[in-house]
Amino acid sequence: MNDSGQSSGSSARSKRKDARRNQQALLDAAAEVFVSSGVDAPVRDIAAKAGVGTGTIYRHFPTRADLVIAVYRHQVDACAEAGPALLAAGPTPHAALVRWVDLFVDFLVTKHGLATAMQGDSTCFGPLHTYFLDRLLPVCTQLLDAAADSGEIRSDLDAYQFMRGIGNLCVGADTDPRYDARRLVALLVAGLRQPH
Amino acid sequence: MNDSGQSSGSSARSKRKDARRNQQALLDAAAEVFVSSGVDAPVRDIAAKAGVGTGTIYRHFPTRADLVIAVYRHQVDACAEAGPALLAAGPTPHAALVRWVDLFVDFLVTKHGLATAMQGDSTCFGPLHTYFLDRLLPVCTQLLDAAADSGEIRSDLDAYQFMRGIGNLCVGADTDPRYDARRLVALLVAGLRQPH
DNA sequence: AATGAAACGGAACGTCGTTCCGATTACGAC
DNA sequence: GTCGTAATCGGAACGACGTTCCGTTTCATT
Repeated sequence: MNDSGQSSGSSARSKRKDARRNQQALLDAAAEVFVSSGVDAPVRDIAAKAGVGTGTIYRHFPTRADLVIAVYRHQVDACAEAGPALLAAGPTPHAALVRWVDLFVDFLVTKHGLATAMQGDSTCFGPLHTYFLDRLLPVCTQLLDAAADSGEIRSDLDAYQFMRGIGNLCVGADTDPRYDARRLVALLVAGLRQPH
Repeated sequence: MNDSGQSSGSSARSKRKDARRNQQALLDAAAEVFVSSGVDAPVRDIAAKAGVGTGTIYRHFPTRADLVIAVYRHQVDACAEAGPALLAAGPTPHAALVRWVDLFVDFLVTKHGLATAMQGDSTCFGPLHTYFLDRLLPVCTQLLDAAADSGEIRSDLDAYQFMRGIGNLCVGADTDPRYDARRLVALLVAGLRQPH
């Protein structure tokens, strides 16, 4: 098993100086553009902001989704690592679950259009979907199992469906002031509580 | 109240015979293509199936979304009309709400990609979103209010957020066998129950 | 300096929704 | 029947998108 998915050597010391410089410029530019124009911003805009040609993007990041992944990798990892920590710290598994979900929802809602991008498993964002799942599913499973074992929630919903549900509920939360994704996710979690 | 939004005179007796014929051919072709290739099917495919040029589509339906609306108008209307009926027939308002939600979810999940199309309020599907809301929001409000008045559910979630939540949960339900939108919607509704 | 490989940039491709416009057709007036 | 005209038609053309291609430039090595 290699360092799974390091898209085109994100950080592996490449031979040439310009290559490394451009890769970093691309990541910085993408981060900026994603904030100002959303994750759906045209590839050309990102290339322009980084001062490179479009071809350069695709040499470093095989597809649009890989660039998105590279930009948000740190935050996804942080979210993944927060799971066990919360479980160890929280008063109950359910409390930890709630807090972790808050973290995840905050992350999705904060990035314009990320939730939207993640579910449309069209040709374009498949890798994104996959990366999120690979990284977060085990954590979510652990939290869900713990809360189920302690009898706080029902145990008949797997983490995959739970996470997809949350992701879906976050769609459009950034563009519509009348829609409060956090609230609906809270409702979904409430529906998960053991009737007892 | 007029027949709000009759996109380009869907059924108003147009002057010319060929125009009427093409409009019907377009509706039939679109219905077929939507079933086989999803709501996202290229406009050109629909035009080809109907045996007309792409220009003809846009004379009858100003935008892609208007065609989608025209195809599903009957079913949306049926869903809207089922609301009061269920409320009158059901044992409790909550039961009526649950059944109506089932109806709505079935409708969304059955049409490939409809849910996905409805929330991406990009330039393209805005009208679709709007039509659904115009037609179904009053009905949903009525059901929600009735169930809240009878003390069965909490009253602090408006119909708009509720419907968006349901719509979002249905996204991708058709393409992913591991994802059961009906279940998650049921969980959401369960979370709505009054703690008492 | 010379050289070969790696990286560059932006033109070009295929797809999409949509617009445009010259050709065609139906229908009322004669 | 025929003719004029306005409505309708079909598909080429446009602009935006993600992605690919390839001639040119730049780097690291000698």
